[in-house]
Amino acid sequence: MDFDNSQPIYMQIIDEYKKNIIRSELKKGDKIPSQREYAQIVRVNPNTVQRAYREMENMDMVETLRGQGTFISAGEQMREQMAKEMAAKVMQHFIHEMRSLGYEDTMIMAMLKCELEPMEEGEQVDRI
Amino acid sequence: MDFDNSQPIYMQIIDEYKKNIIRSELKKGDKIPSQREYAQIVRVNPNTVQRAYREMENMDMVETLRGQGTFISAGEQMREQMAKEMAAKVMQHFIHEMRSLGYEDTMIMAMLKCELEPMEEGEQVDRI
Amino acid sequence: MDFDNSQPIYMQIIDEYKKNIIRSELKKGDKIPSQREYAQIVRVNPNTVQRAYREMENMDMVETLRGQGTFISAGEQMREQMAKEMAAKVMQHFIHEMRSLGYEDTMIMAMLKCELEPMEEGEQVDRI
Amino acid sequence: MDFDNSQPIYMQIIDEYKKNIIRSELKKGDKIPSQREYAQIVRVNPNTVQRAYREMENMDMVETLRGQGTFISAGEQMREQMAKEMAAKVMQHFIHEMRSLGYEDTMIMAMLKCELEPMEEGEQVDRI
DNA sequence: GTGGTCTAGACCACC
DNA sequence: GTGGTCTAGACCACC
Repeated sequence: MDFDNSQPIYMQIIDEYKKNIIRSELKKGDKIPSQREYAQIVRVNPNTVQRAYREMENMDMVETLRGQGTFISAGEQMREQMAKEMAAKVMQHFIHEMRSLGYEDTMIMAMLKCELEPMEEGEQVDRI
Repeated sequence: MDFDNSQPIYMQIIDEYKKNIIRSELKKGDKIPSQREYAQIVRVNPNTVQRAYREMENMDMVETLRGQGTFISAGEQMREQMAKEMAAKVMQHFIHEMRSLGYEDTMIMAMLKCELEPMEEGEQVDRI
Repeated sequence: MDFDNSQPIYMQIIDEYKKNIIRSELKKGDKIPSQREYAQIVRVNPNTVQRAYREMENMDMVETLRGQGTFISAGEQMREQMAKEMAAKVMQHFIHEMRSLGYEDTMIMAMLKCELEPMEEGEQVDRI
Repeated sequence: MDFDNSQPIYMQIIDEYKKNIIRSELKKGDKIPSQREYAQIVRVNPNTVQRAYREMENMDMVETLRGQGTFISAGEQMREQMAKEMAAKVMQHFIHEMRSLGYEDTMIMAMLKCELEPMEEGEQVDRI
């Protein structure tokens, strides 16, 4: 994993786990790497990982058992909620960037539509 | 400026200039910092800046006049083209992220619409 | 302030603030010492104070404004809730200690009554 | 053992022995560690242990036989008296804490009663 | 000045 | 081995 400077590393770690849960690559009960392991893998200080894990515990994403490890505790309901939150975040960022490029909302909609539905029956687009 | 690890720094420098031109913060004829100045400001290796400036010159974004400095050479037409390119890039990135969160295209459209047009037909908000 | 080994220092800091709020010595809007000041006063590492302050912020006991300081945000409702929680904690600790001294519940009640209502009209206690 | 700063360490050592006697974990005639041993175990200055042992001897809690060691000398009667003293101490501390949380005596009684007798007259819980 | 993040490294408790 | 706490000290962003 690489981290950027857009937000704190511990938040990026959390977001990474959120994505994994959303994609169902991690499910309730799965064990995640120990703080030390994870710290070595992503080349980050163990304290930073600990903060990420602690905050995940606070929001009931994971459960930690002392001496045993840390486990995903988020179920299907939480998975859906996280998906909505992440989507909202991604979408707002997208809108912000498009607007800062000078596009108005109607134009943004049109461009996305064009990108997602390149050809519908009877339509002819991009013909000069 | 902060750089991330998603693409080479010289490309990020170019994108930064593109955004400035797109937002009309930089216009044809404006002088931009010398390579040395720029390298000092953003704390980057001068060679990296040189590569960015060279590529910008190759695509006629800027023009270097010996002994005078580097100037924006992109006009209105190029500005629009760059805007389209950047928008396409942003949009593809957005689509990719939404899909990786498990959303299908129709859902993405719906959510964006919902975000951009909070109210439909007959709505009267914030009048007065 | 002195800390004991019964629980982590950061929790003892939080409890101290809780007590101050419960006793209305600190009210909504009051500024509390900066993390560095508090760390110097109680002779503790600033990071430990920061953790306490951060957790207080997470439970909406305080509000922190970057560059300005940290302020009590707990209102009357929260004050009452905290009082109940602290009381429950104190009481359970008391019961545990009394039981470990070999006293049964009825005896504990009787002793407390004796201590709190040393003499009611017409009563004669401790007269052999 | 951990010591706190609420009172001198030698008193805390004495209280620890008192609790052990009260709980009948130590009985008349039992040998207790030598001062040196005890000092090593709890990592305390031998002088501090000496003071504790001396005071315990003064109040006839223990008896030291030269060349043989130190032995509990408190019998059943003393055990009961110590229990009363410790209980009084614990209770006063409890009352003080509850009052400092703003609770009046009648309220303290009521809350304790509620905690100790969760159900009253006619209740039938957990039968079967 | 304020709070926020991060590293490095120690020591502890539980398993 | 696991997670939890704490110190020391650096550097950053906002005011």
